[in-house]
Order: sequence, then C-alpha cells, then structure tokens
Amino acid sequence: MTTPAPPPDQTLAFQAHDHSHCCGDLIARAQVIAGERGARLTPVRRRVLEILLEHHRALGAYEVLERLGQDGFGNQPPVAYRALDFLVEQGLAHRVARLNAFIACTHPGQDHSPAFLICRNCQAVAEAPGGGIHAAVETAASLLGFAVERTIIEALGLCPACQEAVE
Amino acid sequence: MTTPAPPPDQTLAFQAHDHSHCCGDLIARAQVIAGERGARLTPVRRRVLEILLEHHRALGAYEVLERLGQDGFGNQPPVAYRALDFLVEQGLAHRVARLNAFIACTHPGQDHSPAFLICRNCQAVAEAPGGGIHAAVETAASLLGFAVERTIIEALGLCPACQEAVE
DNA sequence: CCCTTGACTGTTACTGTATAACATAATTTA
DNA sequence: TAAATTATGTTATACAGTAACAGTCAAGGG
Ligand SMILES: [Zn+2]
Ligand SMILES: [Zn+2]
Ligand SMILES: [Zn+2]
Ligand SMILES: [Zn+2]
Repeated sequence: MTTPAPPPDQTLAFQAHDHSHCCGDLIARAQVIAGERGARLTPVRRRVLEILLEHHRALGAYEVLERLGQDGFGNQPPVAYRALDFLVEQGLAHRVARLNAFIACTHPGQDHSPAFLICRNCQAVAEAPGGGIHAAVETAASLLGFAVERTIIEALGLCPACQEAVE
Repeated sequence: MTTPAPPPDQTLAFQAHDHSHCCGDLIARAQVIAGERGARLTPVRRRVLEILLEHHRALGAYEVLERLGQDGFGNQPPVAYRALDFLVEQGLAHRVARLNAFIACTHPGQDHSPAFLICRNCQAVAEAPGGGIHAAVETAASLLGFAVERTIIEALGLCPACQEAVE
C-alpha cells in the first residue's frame, strides 16, 4: 500500500499525515541547517528537538525537562532552557508567547516570523505564513509613527478537525 | 518623512498630554461601563485600574500587588490577579502576553482587540486599531481551515520619541 | 601527543509569574 | 431576616525563567 501524498506542509499540524516521516525529515534537515550555520546539534539539543517534534503542539520547558531527565540528561531548568534557546536562535523552534511554551518549527531554514494558529480544543499549533499580516501591522503602526522591529501574531480558535467535534 | 497626525486618542501613549485629565476620564467611563454591564467596580478593582492608569505602560501583577499592599488592601497574589482578571473581562484592561503584564485600556467600551505597540526603549504601550490586521489573520487562517476566535497581535519596536533618542 | 582554549553540560540557588483551595466578609435576593 | 451569591483575604504550592559556578568535552596549536 502506498502512503498518501504528503499534504502541503502548511497544514501539517491540522491533518493526518505520516508523522514519523515528518519528524525524521525535520530532524535530518535540522542537522543540515545547524551544520551550515556552524552550530552543533548536540545530543541534548537533538533530543529536545525530537521531544518537541513528537506532537504538533507547544510544550512547556518543564514538560521537556521531565522527558530529558527520564532519558538520563540533566533535569534542572537550565538544561532545558539552554537547549530551547539554542533551537529558537537557530530557527529550529519557536516560542509561543500566549502559552509560555515552545514548538518545533515546521519550515526551518526559511527565515520567517509566522502566525501561530492555536487550537483551544486539541492544543495543536500550526504555522501560517505571516507575510500579509506583517504588512497590515506595518500600516497600522506607521499611522502612529511607531517603528516595528518584530511582531507576535497568535490566533486562538478551532482547527479543522475540532470544528466538527465541538459545536 | 512625517506621517499625517492620527486622531489624538490613538497616540495617547506616545504623546505629551494632560494625563491627569486622561486618567480621571477613563476612571469615570469605567464606572459607567461596569454599571451598564451589571458589574461592580469595587474599591480594590478601582484602585487597580487607577494604578494601571498612572503610566501608559504595562505593569506586572506583582508591581500592582505591592502598591495595593501599601494602600491597605490584601497583599497576596490572588488579590491582584482577581482584580486584573475582572478588568480584562470587562474590557477595562488588557493583558500583554509578551510582557506577562497588564495595561489599562485607552478605549474602553468599544469591544475591540487591538494591536499593541510596545516600545523597547521607554516601555510605553499603545493600542493601535486591529481591524485591517484581523482581516489579514482571517485570510491566512481560512486557507488552513482554521476558525479564529481571538487574536493576539503585539509589535516590538521604537515609539516616535525614542526613534530620535536612540539611533 | 599534550596542553590550552572555548563551548557545552550539570548543579545549586534564586527570582518572578500564576493558581488551587479554603476561610471570612459583604451584598443581593427571596 | 435568612439564604444564596459574590467578593476578599490567606496559605500553600505549582509553573516559568535566570545567575553563577563547577566540571567536562572537543577542537586546534605547539
Ligand atoms: Zn507531523
Ligand atoms: Zn517556523
Ligand atoms: Zn494619559
Ligand atoms: Zn483597549
């Protein structure tokens, strides 16, 4: 039997897909991206990325930390925060401000500032392209004379699957 | 280059203005709005709103709490959080996710979900109308089949005054 | 090959943010 | 006034994030 055609990568978090393939692929790409940037994807860092990749949802630093401890890594907060900070700096993960939590990036290597779509029912988080939104923020800000350097865009609501499940 | 001057109330946080008048006005309107909604603006709640109104910047719950204690109110976290939650529910204050902090609303009573413009130099926070931005978020989300219920838009950068002060 | 250097990991200890749970007091409603 | 509701005060604890320092590991130069 053949696996279904891979969905457009933008709907990844909201669709059934071959997730082990999706993870494996992203880990491999992370390895390459880190190499290109002269950064080292060490065992802890790699494991943290794997943990984040297990679900398409955001995990708190302490959730990650607990898993690390179980795997024999250090189990004190700085261990998790340092690895998470590294992944965010390298563009391999994102921080979701609303949740005080972290999520693996699904489009690494494409320097971007996405909009996060957070499902309030199943907690899945997807990245939507932020281009048009940034332009709108620019417009609104320039009317007040404000110079935007970075924007945070997070939408709460229901993902496609949960719109049917919840009414 | 200069942008045309926007209506005064939108630049409130970023311009010199008669702030005691601005506070007094907002407190009075809060009283009315709460009344209309059948909510009680009790002494603690009112005091918290006054504290938030003192500056056009976001305050952490514990900053608010310290002030409350000095004024003879309870000085344990739930006292502050409950009052802050009330103000947010009633649309009299907003939570700024990026800062884990709260700010008095400058346009209460006009059910809205603004974009926050956060100055990284002077910490002032202004509310910009979110209309066009929400439309852009809607568009991006609907492409993924996501139903948006609420959006968080926060821009970091420099306010007009600080653009001159900082280079 | 050994030594120096810098980067990474581990640990302690601490600050800051937020909530659960329960007791008490005030207000509304019956 | 009594009961129900809403609000406040307090204790205790969970969750989020950082500073500082000690040990470890992986180059790179002699
Ligand atoms: Zn997947
Ligand atoms: Zn991404
Ligand atoms: Zn003012
Ligand atoms: Zn507002």
